[in-house]
Amino acid sequence: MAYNDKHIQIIETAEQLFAKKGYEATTVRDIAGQADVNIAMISYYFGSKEKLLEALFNHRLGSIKMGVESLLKNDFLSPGKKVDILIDEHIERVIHHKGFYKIMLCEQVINKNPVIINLLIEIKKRNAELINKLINDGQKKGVFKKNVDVVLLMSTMLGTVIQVLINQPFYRDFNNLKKMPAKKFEETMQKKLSAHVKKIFKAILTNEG
Amino acid sequence: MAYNDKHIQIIETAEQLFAKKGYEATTVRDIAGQADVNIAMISYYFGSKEKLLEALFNHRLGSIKMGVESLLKNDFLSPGKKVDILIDEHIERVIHHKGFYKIMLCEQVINKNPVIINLLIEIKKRNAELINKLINDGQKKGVFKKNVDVVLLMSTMLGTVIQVLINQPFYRDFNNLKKMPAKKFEETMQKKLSAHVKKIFKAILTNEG
Amino acid sequence: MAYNDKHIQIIETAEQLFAKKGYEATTVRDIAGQADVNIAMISYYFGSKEKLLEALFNHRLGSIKMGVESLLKNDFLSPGKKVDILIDEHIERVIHHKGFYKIMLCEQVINKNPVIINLLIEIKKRNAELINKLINDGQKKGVFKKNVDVVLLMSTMLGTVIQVLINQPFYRDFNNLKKMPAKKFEETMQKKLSAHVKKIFKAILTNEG
Amino acid sequence: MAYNDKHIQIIETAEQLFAKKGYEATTVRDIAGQADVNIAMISYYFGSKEKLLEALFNHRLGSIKMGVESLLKNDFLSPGKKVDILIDEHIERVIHHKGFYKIMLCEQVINKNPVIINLLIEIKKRNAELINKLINDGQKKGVFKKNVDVVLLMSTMLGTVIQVLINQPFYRDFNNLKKMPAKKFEETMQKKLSAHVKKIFKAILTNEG
DNA sequence: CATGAATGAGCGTTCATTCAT
DNA sequence: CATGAATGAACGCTCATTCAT
Repeated sequence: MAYNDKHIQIIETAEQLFAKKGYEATTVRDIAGQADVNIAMISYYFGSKEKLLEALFNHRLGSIKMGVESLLKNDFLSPGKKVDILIDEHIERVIHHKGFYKIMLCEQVINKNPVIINLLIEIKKRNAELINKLINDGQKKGVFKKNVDVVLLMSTMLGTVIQVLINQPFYRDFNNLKKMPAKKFEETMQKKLSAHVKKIFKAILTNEG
Repeated sequence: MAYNDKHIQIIETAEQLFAKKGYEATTVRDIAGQADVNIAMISYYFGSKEKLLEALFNHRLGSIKMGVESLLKNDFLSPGKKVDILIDEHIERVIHHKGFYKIMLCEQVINKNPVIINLLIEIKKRNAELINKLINDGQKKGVFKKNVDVVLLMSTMLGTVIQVLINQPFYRDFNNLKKMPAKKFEETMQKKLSAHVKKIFKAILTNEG
Repeated sequence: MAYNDKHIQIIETAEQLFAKKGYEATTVRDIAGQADVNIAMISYYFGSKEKLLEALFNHRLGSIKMGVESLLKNDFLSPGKKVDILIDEHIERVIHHKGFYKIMLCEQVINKNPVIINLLIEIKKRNAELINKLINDGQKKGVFKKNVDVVLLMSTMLGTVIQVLINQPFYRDFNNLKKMPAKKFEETMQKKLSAHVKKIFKAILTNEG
Repeated sequence: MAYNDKHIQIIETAEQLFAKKGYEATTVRDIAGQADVNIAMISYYFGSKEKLLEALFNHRLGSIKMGVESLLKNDFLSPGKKVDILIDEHIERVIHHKGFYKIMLCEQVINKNPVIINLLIEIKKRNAELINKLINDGQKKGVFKKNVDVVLLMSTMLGTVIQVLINQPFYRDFNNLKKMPAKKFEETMQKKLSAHVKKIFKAILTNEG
């Protein structure tokens, strides 16, 4: 299904509101009001509020998954480098699509809509398989250790990144960085997070310190 | 505030339902029905549905935080051992209070109720300070490295554990463990997770492989 | 199920409006407004608008069917007399419950709600059986002819009476009775209708002129 | 107003749906969908949903009334024969236009649209006058009795026939005719009904048994 | 003459909460 | 301290209709 400009406008307004107030607490009137469209448009375009949520998932997951496959096929990068890129791209995506990742987190927890559940399972499976290949490649080349639990490793990456996102205000407060400009803080945060996750992956995957 | 048996009954029924369907999608009729009390009781006992959520947080956070302080004061355990215990206790808690941790995760994301936000910030601060002390202690004893980012480390622990909890069905599917009995699977999972997080902490905190 | 005063109030207001505007064109707001109750009461008391319609049928059909059985058992009346009473009682009922008979007519035509369909089928069957017995009794006593089609006979009674009800304004107009007071007209009408239907039944059932 | 093929197509689709679900419960989307025309066409062609209903009445009533006048003028048929033909033609029409007669019945009951009300009153008046003439003719010729109430007589014919139509499934059930093929049943039904109504008219109009 | 896109109004229903008892 | 009855507000959604093209 292709979405036109107005579809996108509604989807992205919904994304903002779902992320801020949660799916259930967001009313179609909220969305219509903020997107500056008629209330009836949501049902007219998407069929229902729930289908709008599904459309949001289709929209974002569709644009998110691109690019992962190409990394794997690249023959000039070492497995270790590829893992680093994988991590950085993930962090980039989460920061760029904060709102969507928050919604996705909650929807995974609440687990209600079967369409979305299946979408997420599929994505997870695909990601796990790709990372598995990448690790297998590294193992064959002798740079990665044997016996790596891919799902645990993924959980650490996903979990750490989203947790940092959620805890950002707290992080700032705890480390006395309230005065740092928002932009600067975000950049610092991103660098630190990137280094942190890479370090963990190195520890799990290689024999280096 | 002290809760009597009926309070607790309502709170814990609410916990189950909030975890399964989300706070907003759970109705006071659901809760009253399942807890086998009159609908009016929820407003009567707690003031409102939202106050019930706050009561749930008070109830669980109160019982959860106990025991962390005592660990820190213990003079017979090495900092490394203390970290291991900290990790295992956290995993234990999350597994034992799955439902509540799911609710807490979503509430952190949605960020609406100021009472709960403050409660959570306070908990995080306390936890971060305790772990900070623990790490400082290890640093003074020369067993932990300098320059450890406590919040990042905490985020990894919290994030990994909750992510594994959420991904449990997927983990089972991906690793072809569908036939393993639920109990056996949970135990295996817990051991692997524990070892995984400990390994990460060792890598971040010490110079060992 | 027992209905209290407020139930009855709502049911009878609904009856008026359904008869005047039709079921679909009547809104719960109409009913609530005219019955002077809160809108939510309709769902609260009856579950839904449709269940309210079912409640109306239960209410009226329950009160209507009484008395027919007793007529049959009466040993002092001749079959011919019983038929006359049956006719008069039916006319009386239709006039007294004009609104309900109109609703019933339309619901039979539209045929949607299975609960109501079954209710009506049951009533028809019971009525047809009772009249059948009455006719059989007359046949045994030699006062009624053989080979009477009960359903056709019933259809003539029901059809004629309801048609007259519907055509009342036209009847008045056609017979230049516009000036006659409403009450007088109704009485005249009823008498003529009664004589008319009785004459038809006599013609079908007996050998008299 | 003249209707083209598409007009007719829409009108007759609407007729089917109005008969099945009722006017209010039928949506213009239903009609447009089933008639395979654009939704906007209904308003565009007819002005509104209500005007479409009016168009349906114009369409059917126009085609139905033809032929009644000619019968009256016929000099070769006896008044009795004419009445028989009148009855048969009415039964034929109702069976052939089941759907429309159902709609007409409900619209008479609900009484909302003044255009339709007037249309129906006019038809009734014309029919009553024609039948009146026919009866007067028979009275002059001495074959019909004096003091016949035309409206009551008409009500019996119209009421009986429509009631039989409505009760057809019940009739079949009650007389254990479930196994009879639909076509055969309809024919039998029609013959019986015709004989039944003719008998009634004979009883009312003449002195014969 | 025809239509896809769009809309204001209002639909039946559900919600958390209140209140008299 | 406890509760059945009741309610105002708001929910998601559908309706017949309109209008630019």
